[in-house]
Amino acid sequence: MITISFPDGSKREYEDGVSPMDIAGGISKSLAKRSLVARVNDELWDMQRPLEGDSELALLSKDDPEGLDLIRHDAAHVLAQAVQKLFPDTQVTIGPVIDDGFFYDFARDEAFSTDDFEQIEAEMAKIVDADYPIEREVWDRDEAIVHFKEIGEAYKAEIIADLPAGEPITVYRQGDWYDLCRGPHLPSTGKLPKAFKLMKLAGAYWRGDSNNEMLQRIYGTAWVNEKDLDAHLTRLEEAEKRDHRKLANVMDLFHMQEEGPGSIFWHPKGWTLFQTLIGYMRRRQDGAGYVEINTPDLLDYSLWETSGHAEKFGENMYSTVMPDERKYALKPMNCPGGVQVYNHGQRSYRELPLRMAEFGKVHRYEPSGALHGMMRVRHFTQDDAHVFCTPEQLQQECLDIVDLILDIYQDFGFDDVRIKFSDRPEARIGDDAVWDKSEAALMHALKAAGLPYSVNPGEGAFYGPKLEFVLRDAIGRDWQCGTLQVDFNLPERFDAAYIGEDGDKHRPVMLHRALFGSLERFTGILIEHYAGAFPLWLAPVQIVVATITSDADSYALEVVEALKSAGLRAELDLRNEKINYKVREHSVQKIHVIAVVGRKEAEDRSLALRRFGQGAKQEIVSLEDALSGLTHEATPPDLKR
RNA sequence: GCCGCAGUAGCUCAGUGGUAGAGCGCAUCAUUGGUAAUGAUGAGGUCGGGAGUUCAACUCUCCCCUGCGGCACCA
Repeated sequence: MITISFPDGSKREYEDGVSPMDIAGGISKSLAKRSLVARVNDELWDMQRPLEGDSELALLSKDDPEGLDLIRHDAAHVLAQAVQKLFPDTQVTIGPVIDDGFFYDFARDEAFSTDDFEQIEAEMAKIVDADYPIEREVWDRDEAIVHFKEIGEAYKAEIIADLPAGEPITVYRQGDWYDLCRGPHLPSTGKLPKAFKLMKLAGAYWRGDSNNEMLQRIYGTAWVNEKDLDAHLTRLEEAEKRDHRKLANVMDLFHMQEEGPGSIFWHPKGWTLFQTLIGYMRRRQDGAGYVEINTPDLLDYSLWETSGHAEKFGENMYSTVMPDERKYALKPMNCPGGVQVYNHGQRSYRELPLRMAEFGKVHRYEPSGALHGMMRVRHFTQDDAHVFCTPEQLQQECLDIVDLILDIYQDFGFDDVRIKFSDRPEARIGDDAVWDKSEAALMHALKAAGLPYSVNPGEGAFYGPKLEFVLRDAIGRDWQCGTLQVDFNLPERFDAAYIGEDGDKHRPVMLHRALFGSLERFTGILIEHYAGAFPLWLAPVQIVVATITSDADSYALEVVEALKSAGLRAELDLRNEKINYKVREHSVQKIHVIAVVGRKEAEDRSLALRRFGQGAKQEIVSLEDALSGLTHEATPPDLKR
C-alpha cells in the first residue's frame, strides 16, 4: 500500500502500482476525463504511469499552465506523426514547446511548402479523432540506439547517445507511431483540442549550430479552445499593423532602398523624431554629469589593430585603402575614439569619474540575414558613453547608470524591461579579483533595479561582464537596447592612466554604456510601442491647422505662426478640400492634434481641437488657451519635473 | 552566412508564353464643402538586374541583388 497526499491536505491509501488515472477515476468520472497530467512530488507525471511509493499528487487540467504546455507538446508530436505519415521520407528530430505554441524540426531532402500545411493539419485532425492512447515505454539505451538507427532515424539515435548516463530512455507510442521523448504526455491523442494551426516554415540548424546541416522547422500554435486560438490570431494581426516598417511608410518617417542595404534614408518627420530623442538624451546626460564629445568616423586601421577590433571584429568592419596607401576603417564602435580623448593629456584622480558621452554613428557589416527594418541595420547611431573611473568608484557608477536607464525608459512608458546579466567567459583577460569586483558591482546594480533578470553564465565579453536591457517589439521579438559593460581591456591596450592620490600612475576602469542603445532601433521600438501615435512631445508633427473654407485662411496662417513661435511643430492645411478629407488624411498620418478653423473660429479667435484616437469629439478653446495648454502638453517629460 | 518565400506605376496589389491593369497618390479643371475619402480629365511602368530556352519571356530555367519569415550571428 502507498499513501497519497492531495493538495487539500487529505491523505488516502492505495494499492501499489496505482496510476493517477486510477485515482482520478476513483474520485469521479469527470475528474478522470478532465485531468490531462499529474504533478507527483513536483514532477509532471503521465496519468497512466504507475506511482512509485508514497507521493503528493495534484491532478492538472487544461486550465493549468502545465496543461497548456502539455497540449502544445502533444501538438508537436501529432504534427510529427502526421508529417511522417504523409511524407515517409522524413526524419524527426526535436519538437519543443515555445511561447504561444510549438515547433518540430524535420530532416527531409525535399523542401516542405506552406501549401502542405492544409494537408498536414487535416492529417493531424484525423490523429486526434482516432484518439490513440499515448503509452509510455522505458527502453534499454543501447537497444534504442540500434533500433532508431535501423529505422533510419539517425538524429534520434544521436540524441539518445548523448543523453546523460543515468537518464531513462523513454519512448511514447501513439497508434503505430512512436517517438523518443522525456514526456509527459496526454492520456490519448483525442485529448488534444483541435485549436491548433501551422504558422510558418523556416530553416533551423541541427542542434542550433551553423556548422551542422539545416533542418526544416514547422512552427505551430496551439490553444485549449478555438476561442483562444482566434484571439491569438487576432492579436498577431493587430501587432502586425504596428510594425514599424509599415507605419514608417504611412507616416513618411524614413525609407530604405536596394543600394543601401541595412541603411536608413531619414525623411524630415523621422529625422525630427530622431533629433527630439537626441535632445532629450542630451539633457538627461547633462543632468547626470556627463560631458559630450565627438570623434572621427574614419580612422587609420592601426588604431583598430591596437584596440583588438581588427582581430575580433574585422570581418564586420568597412575598410578601404586610399591613394595615400593608408588603410582606413569606419568605426564599428566608439570606444577607441573615446579613449583617445581620455588619453590626450594627463589625467588626475580628481577628474574621475570622467563621463564622456558621444552620439556616434557606427558602421557594421552585419550578416545579410540579420538585417531587419530599423531594428538591425548596418549604420546606426549610439547614445554611447564611456565612463573612466577608479575601481572604488565602479559600483556607484553602475548603480547610477542603471537608475538612469530605468528612469529614461519610464519616460517612454516601458515597464516590462528584461535584463540579462552575462558573467566571465572561459577565454578572458584581467585577473579574477577584478572580475569579482566588476561582477559584484553589476549584480548589485541589477538587484537594486528590482526587475526580472536572467543570468547567462560565461556569456560576458572577453574584456568584462555586461548587463543588457531588452525591450520587446510588437510581434513579440526581443531587442537589446541599453547596455552596460565593464571593460578592463581597452584601458590596458591603449595604456590609459591617471595619477592617483599617491602620485603614482594607475589604470582606470572603463564602463561602456548606451541607454537607447541604437537610436534607430529605439525609434523602431517606439513606433511600435505607441503604434505610431506618439505622445505630443515626440510627435514629428504636433498639430495641423486645417481650414474649412478659404474665409479662414488668414486666421489659420496667424494661428500656425503663433503655434510655431510657441515652439510647437505645426503645419498648415489650406488646400481646397473638404474638411472630411483633411481630417481623414491627417488621421491616417496619426497627427496628434487637428485644429479645425472655419468662419466661426476666425470670428471669435478660437480653435476646434480634435485629438487622434478620440473620434469626432472636439474641444473649442481660445487661441491663447490652446497655446498655453499645448505648449505645456508638448513639454518633454524631463522638463516638466 | 544558411533554409524557404517574394520583387509588376510613388504606395497597396491583380495579371497572362504573343511586349501590362486596378485603387489610392500625383497633375489639371470644376467644386468653398463643419470633423475619416467631391467629381471629371490626364500623366506615370525597359514588370529588381544579367544570361539562357523559344519565332516570341513580365510569364519558363540559371546566376546575382534586395526584401520577408526563421536559424546562426549581434564583439
